[in-house]
Amino acid sequence: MSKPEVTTTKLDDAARAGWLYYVAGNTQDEIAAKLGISRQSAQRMVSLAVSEGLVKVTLDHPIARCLDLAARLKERFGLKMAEVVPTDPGSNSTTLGVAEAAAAEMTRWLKSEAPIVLGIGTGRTLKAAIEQLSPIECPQHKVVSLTGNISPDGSAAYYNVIFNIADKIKARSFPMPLPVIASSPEERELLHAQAMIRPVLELSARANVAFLGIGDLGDEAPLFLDGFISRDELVALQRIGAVFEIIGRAFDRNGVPIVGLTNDRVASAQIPSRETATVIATAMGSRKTPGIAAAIKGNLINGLITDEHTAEMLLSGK
Amino acid sequence: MSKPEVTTTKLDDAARAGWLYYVAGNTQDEIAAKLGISRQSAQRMVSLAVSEGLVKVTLDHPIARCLDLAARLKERFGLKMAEVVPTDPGSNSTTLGVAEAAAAEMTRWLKSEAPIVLGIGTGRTLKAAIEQLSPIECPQHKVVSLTGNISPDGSAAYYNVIFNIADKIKARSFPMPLPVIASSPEERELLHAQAMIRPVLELSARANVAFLGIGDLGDEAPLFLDGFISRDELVALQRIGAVFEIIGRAFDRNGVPIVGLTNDRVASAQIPSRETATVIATAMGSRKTPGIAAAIKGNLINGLITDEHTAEMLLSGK
DNA sequence: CCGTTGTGTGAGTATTTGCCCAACAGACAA
DNA sequence: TTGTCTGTTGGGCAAATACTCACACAACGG
Repeated sequence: MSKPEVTTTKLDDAARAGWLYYVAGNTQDEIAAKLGISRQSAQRMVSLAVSEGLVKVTLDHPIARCLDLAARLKERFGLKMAEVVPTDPGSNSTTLGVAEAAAAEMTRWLKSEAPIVLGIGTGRTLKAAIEQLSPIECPQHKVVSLTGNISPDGSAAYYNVIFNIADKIKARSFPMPLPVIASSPEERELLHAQAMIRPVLELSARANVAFLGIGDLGDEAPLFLDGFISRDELVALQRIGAVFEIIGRAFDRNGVPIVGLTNDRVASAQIPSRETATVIATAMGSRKTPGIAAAIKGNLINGLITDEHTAEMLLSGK
Repeated sequence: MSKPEVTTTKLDDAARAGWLYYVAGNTQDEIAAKLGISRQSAQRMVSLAVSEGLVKVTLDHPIARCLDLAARLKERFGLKMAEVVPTDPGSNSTTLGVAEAAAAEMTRWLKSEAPIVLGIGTGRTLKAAIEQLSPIECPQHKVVSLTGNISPDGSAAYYNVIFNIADKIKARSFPMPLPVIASSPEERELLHAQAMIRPVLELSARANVAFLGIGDLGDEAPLFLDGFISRDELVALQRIGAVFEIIGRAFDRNGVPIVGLTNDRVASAQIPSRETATVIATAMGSRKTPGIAAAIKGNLINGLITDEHTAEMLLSGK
């Protein structure tokens, strides 16, 4: 009893310090005096509050340029939704900003009273987005993973985020206890036929909204880095013209699925229908730009969360 | 054309600087370098973004103590909703925290798809709350003022906030072009009978939710300070046992309306029904505590947004 | 034309903050 | 008991930030 109490008290104190700092506008010295601790401790509390994600900063000024780019993306590519966040010129992070924006967009969906089915892909961007997500209770919704969650080595795939999100939002979750890429087409069929998998696949087809990452298939392809495909397989995909993958499935520069190769063994669900669902890709960065462009061209997605620079590249026809 | 563009650009830049600072985590030096301005200018941009309210900080840790107090308030006083924010021990602000919380609660209501009627009172706390409100477009809703918006000197009452909120949320607004307190009971009847006033009064009775301030009737009563009642009138109210007012109407320590005196001339609408509407008071501070307690006792409100210290006072029976 | 006023700028400076480090307390095994 | 490990504390200091001031410049009115 004392153990959990201590932990809650600690985060409580951190929240209180954070509140005094950010909302009440106290300096750390004042907080220290008020809470009867040293300034350093106050500083630690505040920074704990920040690092624990208790403190959320949002900017609600619509930066004209970003809005404009978003509107042009929607117009030009016939997207249902588009969101553009500012680019930090110096940073080479591939999630900075889009993660926050994706979390905000998810929250908007989750706020819905009516039960929705939320499809979720995988990848670093989504992982970062989920981390930004504020816990909200929405037991009415269902979250379904669109990819397997087993790494080639048998461990849980690190960038599979279904558990994280389900935990945050207290919704029923439907993971896919499968490898991302099966060892053979036959094995994939076998796996998909399993009694515990079929309902998940069916649910994924009924998703109202899906958030997906886009992975490039360059020499540093995440799919390769994470060990889902071998270098030989990657090279073979590149040779045949694959430029990006979504939930493990490779596509060419026109957004047309690659025939054969690893695609025959990808155990992921299908991307939900763009007719009935909002399929949102969250991706930014020059490495992913060709992939995003291709995904749009192939009508694989109808929503996009990206940054200014990427948006410009996409619009310039690049 | 160039003029508005300049202004938007300025806030845009401020937002961008704020974004780089708070979201991207740059230092002001880095921002200065990236935007090609001096560090001081970068600092100015960031602080502009803050002071313009572009930057919103929220803490989403449920501070156990506050939750507990809120639950006890609801339980003890049979409230539909209660929210308790931390107290800043050193500050004597009467809005710090509750303004933000009230804005958040308003936002929750406004997010509703179904059209709602939002009644709004007056006062410093509400004014501060509206300033915290993020602009959202909700043309489906209606906002109705529960009090007149004319000062005794004929100017628009400063703490009447109906215009501010209508502007922020782009909803249809229904102000009451009336003095807060008429010069005689007869004049009040006459005013209320006007063709442009009657629909507003009817609308106010149909409010789904109302946000009200609670004004104390001590020697520094806001109603007196703002010139709506004279010192003699205030003293008379105090003599007869009035301890607080809501939208100009005075009540005693049991929440029972004062009979006669200024109450005969108060031109405000009735407080919406506690049966059909959520009537939320936003108030904190020791000066207002007796008034809050009385408002609860008299069943004038069924929702409360206050701070820790006030919540404790209320619960201690004080 | 000149003064006034308001706005924006950079320099300088005081305050505030982030972080490293040494000290220290409690847990636990030897 | 002692040593060690882990986690927490506060001092000190460099970096970062907020604020004040003087000045430049454009707009405005006399």
